[in-house]
Amino acid sequence: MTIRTRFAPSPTGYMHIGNLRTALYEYLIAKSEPDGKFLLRIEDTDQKRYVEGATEIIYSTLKRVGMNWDEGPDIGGNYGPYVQSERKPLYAEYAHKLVELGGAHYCFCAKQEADEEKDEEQNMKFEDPCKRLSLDEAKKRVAAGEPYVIRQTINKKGKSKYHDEVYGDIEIDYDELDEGVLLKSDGFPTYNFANVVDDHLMAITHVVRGNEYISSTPKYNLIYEAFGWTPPHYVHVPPVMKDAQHKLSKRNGDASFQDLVAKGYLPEAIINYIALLGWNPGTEEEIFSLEELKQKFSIERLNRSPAIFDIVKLTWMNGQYIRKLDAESFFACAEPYIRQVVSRNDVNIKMLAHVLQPRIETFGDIPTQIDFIEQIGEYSNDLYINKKMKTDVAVSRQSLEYALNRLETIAAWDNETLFAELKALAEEKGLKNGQIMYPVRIALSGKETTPGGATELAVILGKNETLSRLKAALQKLA
RNA sequence: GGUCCCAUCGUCUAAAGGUUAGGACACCACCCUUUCACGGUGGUAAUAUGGGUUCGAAUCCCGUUGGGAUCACCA
Repeated sequence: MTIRTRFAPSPTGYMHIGNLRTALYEYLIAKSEPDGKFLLRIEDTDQKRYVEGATEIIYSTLKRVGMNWDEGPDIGGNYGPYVQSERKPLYAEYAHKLVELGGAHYCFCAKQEADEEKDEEQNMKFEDPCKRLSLDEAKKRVAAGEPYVIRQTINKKGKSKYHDEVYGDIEIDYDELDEGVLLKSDGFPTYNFANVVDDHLMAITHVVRGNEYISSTPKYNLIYEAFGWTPPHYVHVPPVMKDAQHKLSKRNGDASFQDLVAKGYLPEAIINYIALLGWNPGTEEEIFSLEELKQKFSIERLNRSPAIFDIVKLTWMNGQYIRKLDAESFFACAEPYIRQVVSRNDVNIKMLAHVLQPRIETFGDIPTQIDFIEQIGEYSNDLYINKKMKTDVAVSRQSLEYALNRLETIAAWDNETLFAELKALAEEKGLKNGQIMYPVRIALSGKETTPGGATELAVILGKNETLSRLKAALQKLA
């Protein structure tokens, strides 16, 4: 039997990290097998929560990280349609059938408010009076046009039992299960029902979802049982947390996939990082491409405890990915960020990108690192005093003069030449390298720390700008 | 509250009865070095707790504590 998994988000907004990780695991489980199929199904049965454009975000996110689906709303497949609102008649049909099979009943009760108030003290279970109605009588009322819902009927006693691929054997008393609504009065199914019907009809073999469904899974099994269907393998996964107490959630303003991308994180790094939040390969490697994850992933190595999302480690990992980029790719990614603060075109931005690559962990780090390029800011002459470099104001003034004279004579404006020349200059004058390099770097940047050294900055700024900044510095020191 | 689930460095995790409890991030130190980074080397740091079982427990069992989930015409 070939594996078929599904990612079934509801289009309620942005793609958050926990969701994306679930999709990843679903994708990897399917793709760990050559013929495995990963499908996309949109669960839009709650019209109140529908958000315009949310589906597009789902598509673009999945595409961006390379998790291509084999069947889905946009590309079709043999088990469509893949949008639940388009399957509406199907659910009603199956719901009525389930009533006939004794797995559900018509219910005419007024909507139960989601208030906390009810039965808090007595903790009594809701006992549906409509359950006692005879089927004939109920059908008459339905035929008469009375509003109704179809509610699950649970008469079993004792303990329900099922196996979860991650949590092992789960036992829950049937008395704990409540008879939830399966088909709403608007004719739409609830998740509890649509989910079962669709997973069966779409021949899903592995259901992967958050562990908050662990305790309601027996209810779904009852439905499978009533229809005579075989339940899928269950893979419940622990949540991704913001801290020890709270799940990561868009509501709290926690970073979504697109937020991270906007901040300059690479999709590959995000995927790599979240794969490791609840799973490990059993080796000490931790940098994996999606392709490698497909090879190494196994359900057995999934964790049972929640994992806290650590942006610091993701940031480190993103730095690893940035460093591995070839020069052209890095430049393509970095350029927009460089252009946020550098508009002049006499700046060698290729060289700028070159010095930036080992120095940033996210592309968002770029603007603050290069704020002196466009225009040098105000700075104090105290910057020229550096004990380790053995420079002070007097030494610096002298060195800058030497450097200016030497640089004016140089035509080949590349780092190797410039570095060799200034190094030779230091030797000639009986100075340490740093006594030349340090003041030059300060004169060019006005900053204590810069991406790149003196000669690299000179290359980035170009000969004209370099000479003019040196002259300005000399004047400032006079 | 009932029920279910979870518990190893601050964080992500390894160790499926016998390890000096390993790795990674972060942090600290040193090395490299035209500053800062990158890179390299080393260091600090954990089995929540009490009982069992066993020659031997992070690992198995029970209790405690702590945390989470769930009890909607949301998914």
